[in-house]
Amino acid sequence: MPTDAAGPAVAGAEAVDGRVLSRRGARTRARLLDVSADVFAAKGLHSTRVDDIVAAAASSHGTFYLYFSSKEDLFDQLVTQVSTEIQSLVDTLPTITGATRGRAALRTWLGDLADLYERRGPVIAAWTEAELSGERTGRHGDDALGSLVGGILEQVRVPKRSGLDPAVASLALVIMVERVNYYATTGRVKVTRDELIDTLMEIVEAALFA
Amino acid sequence: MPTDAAGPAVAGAEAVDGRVLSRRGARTRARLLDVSADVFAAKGLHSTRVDDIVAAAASSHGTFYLYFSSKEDLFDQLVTQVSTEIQSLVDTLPTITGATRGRAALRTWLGDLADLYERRGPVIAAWTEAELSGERTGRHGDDALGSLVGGILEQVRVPKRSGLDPAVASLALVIMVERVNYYATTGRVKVTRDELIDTLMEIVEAALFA
Amino acid sequence: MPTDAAGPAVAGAEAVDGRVLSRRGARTRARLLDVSADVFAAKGLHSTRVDDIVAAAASSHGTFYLYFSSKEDLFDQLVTQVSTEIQSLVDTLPTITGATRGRAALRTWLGDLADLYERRGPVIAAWTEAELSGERTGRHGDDALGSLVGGILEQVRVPKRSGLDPAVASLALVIMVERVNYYATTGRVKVTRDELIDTLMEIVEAALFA
Amino acid sequence: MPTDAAGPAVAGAEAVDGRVLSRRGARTRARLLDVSADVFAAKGLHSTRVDDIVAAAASSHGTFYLYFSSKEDLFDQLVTQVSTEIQSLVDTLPTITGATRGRAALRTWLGDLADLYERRGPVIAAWTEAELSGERTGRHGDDALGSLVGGILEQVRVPKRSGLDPAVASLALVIMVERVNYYATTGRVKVTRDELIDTLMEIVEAALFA
DNA sequence: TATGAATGAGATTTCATTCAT
DNA sequence: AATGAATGAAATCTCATTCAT
Repeated sequence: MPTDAAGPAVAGAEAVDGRVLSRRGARTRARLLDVSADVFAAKGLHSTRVDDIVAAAASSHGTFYLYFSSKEDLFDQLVTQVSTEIQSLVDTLPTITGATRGRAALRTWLGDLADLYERRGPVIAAWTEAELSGERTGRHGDDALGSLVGGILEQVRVPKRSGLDPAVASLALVIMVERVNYYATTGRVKVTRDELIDTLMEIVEAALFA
Repeated sequence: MPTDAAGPAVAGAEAVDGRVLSRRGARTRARLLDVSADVFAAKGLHSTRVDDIVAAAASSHGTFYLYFSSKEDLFDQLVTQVSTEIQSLVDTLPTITGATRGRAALRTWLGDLADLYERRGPVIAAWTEAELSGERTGRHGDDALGSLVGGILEQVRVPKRSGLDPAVASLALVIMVERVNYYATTGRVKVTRDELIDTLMEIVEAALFA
Repeated sequence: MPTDAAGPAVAGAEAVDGRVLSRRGARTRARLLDVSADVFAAKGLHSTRVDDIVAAAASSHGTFYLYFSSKEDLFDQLVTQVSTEIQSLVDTLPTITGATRGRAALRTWLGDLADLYERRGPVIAAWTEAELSGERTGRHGDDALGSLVGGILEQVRVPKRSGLDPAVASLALVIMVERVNYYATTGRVKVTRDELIDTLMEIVEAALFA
Repeated sequence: MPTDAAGPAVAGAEAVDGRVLSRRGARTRARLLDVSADVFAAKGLHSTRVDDIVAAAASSHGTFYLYFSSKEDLFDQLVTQVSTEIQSLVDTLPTITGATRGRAALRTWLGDLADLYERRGPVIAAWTEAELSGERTGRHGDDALGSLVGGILEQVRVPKRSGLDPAVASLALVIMVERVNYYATTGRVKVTRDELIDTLMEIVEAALFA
């Protein structure tokens, strides 16, 4: 007569051994994921110890390894979440062909991107750090930028202009948008959301359709 | 009282204890600094062990700590070199006021920047990694970008235009130039030097003087 | 939120991070402290390696640093124990004013001191070694002797006598008692406990009340 | 035609390889010995690095090992000097048999001992530290105390008295004299030379001939 | 004779991961 | 499901001694 104190199973959340998690387990796992983003933000990816994460989550080492096979595994799962969000965003990018066409849509889209960075900036920062360290995050062939650039290149038709390589220009603009958002997130650029978006819009438009 | 059997002193190269180095010592120290840049480039800042550096320099642990008090100390000295070079570059930035004024000078300057990144890209990458890790490199109040942006803001007068915040625009363009060079260096953007510079010129000009 | 699976907490025993220890942890920590006294006795303070201690305690490096932040920290805690015991002993020193007054009490006290040295001689030896090395044990303003002399000076009224400085005489006698016990402990003087105490009594009495 | 810049040989001072030293070599060797005593006094035996010694002597590592086969070798030679002086002193100890017999001679002798400690206290301290560390100084079967006690036991006839073991009493008094001088040397006892000697005389006499 | 750069064995310390409870 | 004590491989750093000049 086993007692089932742990409650009913919860879909979509697995333990390391593949077991489906009870409500309590799923909550613990989610807590570890959530606080780890904050800890990474505060201390950086490499300076973060498993100890820091479990302390912040009021959990324990043993529990940590119940849900994640390694520190890298947890990080991978964090990145997977963000990667998915980035992909969704890319999928909504409007087709931009000419000067005024799609202008409003682009502006909205830049706003969505800013929102994403506001929510996920720290994870993206940690992700970038991992790339710079030369660490392959288990499942992600792409880096944070690559996810954006890849999709965008297909949507934006930069007009041929003397001296302007469309591929490079696209990349340059994406990098700019990405990094400015990133720096805005980390507080290194003091600017309101609207100023940010307006200025980026101006530059992108000028560059594309000068 | 000591005779100078070990060869003449070399200016500007010190051991950890402040002793001025002989030619041989200065050469060893320089070799450690040089190869460490390569090793950092190959393995990333955090994954690089003192072991890796001394092996690459065909030296030993003991020797390493003769010239650098820690791995971080060596990195600081590496960054100091690059930081100085960046500052020199910023000091040569032409004043840019109008459409065609200074156009040629700006182009030359972008070329110099590209050259700097070609030589020092890996160190800058490691520097960026250190910043992302939240590690303060001992002596550098600024980050890699800050060094550039700080000086540039004073030289470039972005014209007021509706919707374009001059400070943000400057930062955005610098970030773009910096990161595109960085990605070009690390081989993630396939582009010739001239295409790179041309495209950046186009964007910068369009943005500034649309 | 955490359940208490690891056993009940034990008062007065802390890990390096301030966590209160479970019974098992407290036992491990105590074992490390206990065996370290033996190892210090056998090899001397400076020749003792953390390796030696954890091997003797059948533990591991990792565990050691769970309870002590460094070898010096462990030694400090060892000294703290003994320092406390010495202080307790000093507090029980009878007031000695005249020839026969307090004679029995003094004898008992000398016996207690001998007992202390029998138990703690090795730690006191290591402590002395640390003092000679010029190392300040973190928390102890006093040296081993100072702990004794300080308290004793207040209890013993050495009569003024021509040529006999009371302060120096007290110190001299304490040093004698302390060191003779110390040498007896380390086996460099072959003498029974009673012979030791009798002889010390004779000398102290003769000196004080000749 | 070899130049003989080093000057004529000096008797009694050898290099490690047995070569007889020139005047210059002998001077260097003596300088190293002299300053090492000061350095040991300042930093303690174990905290003293070869680096500290050669820096204080304005010499070099290479030179050090020209004259001493190891750090321990230098220390041994230092101790040998002091050991010889102690032995000389013991040899002059007057025979003490009764109350007034030899009183003046004993007083003089205590003064000589005080002088010895004034000069050699730091070396004796380092020697004691070595003993506590369990290190055998190469050539010295005895410790600093043993050198004194051994000779003294033969010269002093402590009268049999109930409760006073002659051997223990001798040792106790020697320890006392030795340690009080030692503490006076290291500045832990503030007392003039004469007060020191007077007080020790009083105690020794009272104890021996009460 | 003197120098000081170079060495490497060995010490301390960290921390991701495992395991007994 | 949760705990936290225990582990040990791997990293950093020290310093007595050797060696080329």
